[in-house]
Amino acid sequence: MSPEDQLKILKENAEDLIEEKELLEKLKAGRPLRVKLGVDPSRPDLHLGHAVVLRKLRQFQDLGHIVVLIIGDFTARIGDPSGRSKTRPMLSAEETKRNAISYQEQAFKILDKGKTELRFNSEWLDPLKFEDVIRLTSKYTVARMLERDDFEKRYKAGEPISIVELLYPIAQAYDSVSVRADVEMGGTDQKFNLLVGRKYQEEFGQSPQVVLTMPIIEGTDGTLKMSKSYENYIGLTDPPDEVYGKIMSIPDALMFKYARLLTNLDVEGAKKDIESSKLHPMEFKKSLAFEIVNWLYSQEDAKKAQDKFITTFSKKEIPDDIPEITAINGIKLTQFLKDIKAADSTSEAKRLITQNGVKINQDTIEDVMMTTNFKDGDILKVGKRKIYRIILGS
RNA sequence: GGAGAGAUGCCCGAGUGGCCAAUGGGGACGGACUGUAAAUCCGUUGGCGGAUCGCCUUCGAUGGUUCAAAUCCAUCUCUCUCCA
Repeated sequence: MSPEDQLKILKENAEDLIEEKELLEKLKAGRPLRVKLGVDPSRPDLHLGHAVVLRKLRQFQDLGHIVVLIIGDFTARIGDPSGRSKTRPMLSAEETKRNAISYQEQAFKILDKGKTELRFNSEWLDPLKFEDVIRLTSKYTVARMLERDDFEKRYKAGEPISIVELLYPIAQAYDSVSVRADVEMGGTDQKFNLLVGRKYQEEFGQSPQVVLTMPIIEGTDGTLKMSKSYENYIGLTDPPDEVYGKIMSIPDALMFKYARLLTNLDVEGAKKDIESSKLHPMEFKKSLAFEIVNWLYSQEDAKKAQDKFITTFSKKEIPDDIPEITAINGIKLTQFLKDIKAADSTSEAKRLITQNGVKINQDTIEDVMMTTNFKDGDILKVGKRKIYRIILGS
């Protein structure tokens, strides 16, 4: 494909492309580009937010380029000492390794394994001597570091910034130097770090990497960015039903963004049809949910998830495919709900009952003190989403 | 090195001796309604107990004062600001 056509595909949906001209130049050289993505193995659970970037990387691969996936094992080992931040716990070598493997497995749901070069940054960061580190830091100033958005904000707000944090962008930049990255990708929140990489590559006599960032998507709550720590994420390994349901629970306003960044659906067409009432917003969201499950799993799984969703929530019926659970009669229902993890505590079970959230075969339970008295095959419903079929045990 | 501010429930943030299991917001959960686990509205949100009552644990940590402490005192840990 011609460099111009490639460029067109690659810049689609991108937030920043610095510099477009440079990317075109690199494409024109005709060799496979080395496209870098650095990942933090302390958080091995990938979600749709990561998928946005991974999809773009996949496009690079499909155009014949190489993805260099860097596992930040060195960085993870150091951790983040800035007290409150739980985002970067210190990890042992084994944990890091385990996480790295899990990370790869998830990433290869999207990436082409054959065109991925996997590296660990301890490879080049471990051998550095303190002298080398100081040399590296001497090429950057505090003022320039503080240009980074979140540093600036935290500094002004009087929140702590650990010196280690100032070093991370430099470490990441040195990664770029070490793997001779042509392009580095990330979310827009990574823009600053990626730019530091350019500066360092120049210092080391390399041509600066092209920085390509993708939009950050908001999580299921609709406002905060998708992140594990906000519990608003849709994980790549979430089961199909869950993925489908979570997509259905995103605010309508967000569904076009998801569709644009995560599927090949015709977003503009759908928008028009919804405005002219030819297409129901819910129908579009359903096809979005379907597409995403289809992509992460299979068409069959997507179909199943969709059917289950419709019976459970649209028709409010009991789907066929529900988990079975063994029950014993004669114990307190609250205790039972806790045992089967339908509630975290007895108090919560009690609350659910009080709030009319527990049903057995369509009958709402009102007695908090009730003792279990199931019949084989009874349907137990707890809240909106938890449905079980009772199997009587002895 | 000096001066000052602060640490509260999942998160943010009130509370400066009893009425505090602790206002409010966010999140989460439940219900109603619906077009969906959208939106909106209402409610719940430490744990345990045969329970509209009682018990236990919680306000950075450890001791202390008091009939009574998140609130007062001491020591400690951590964070921030200003000055040097």
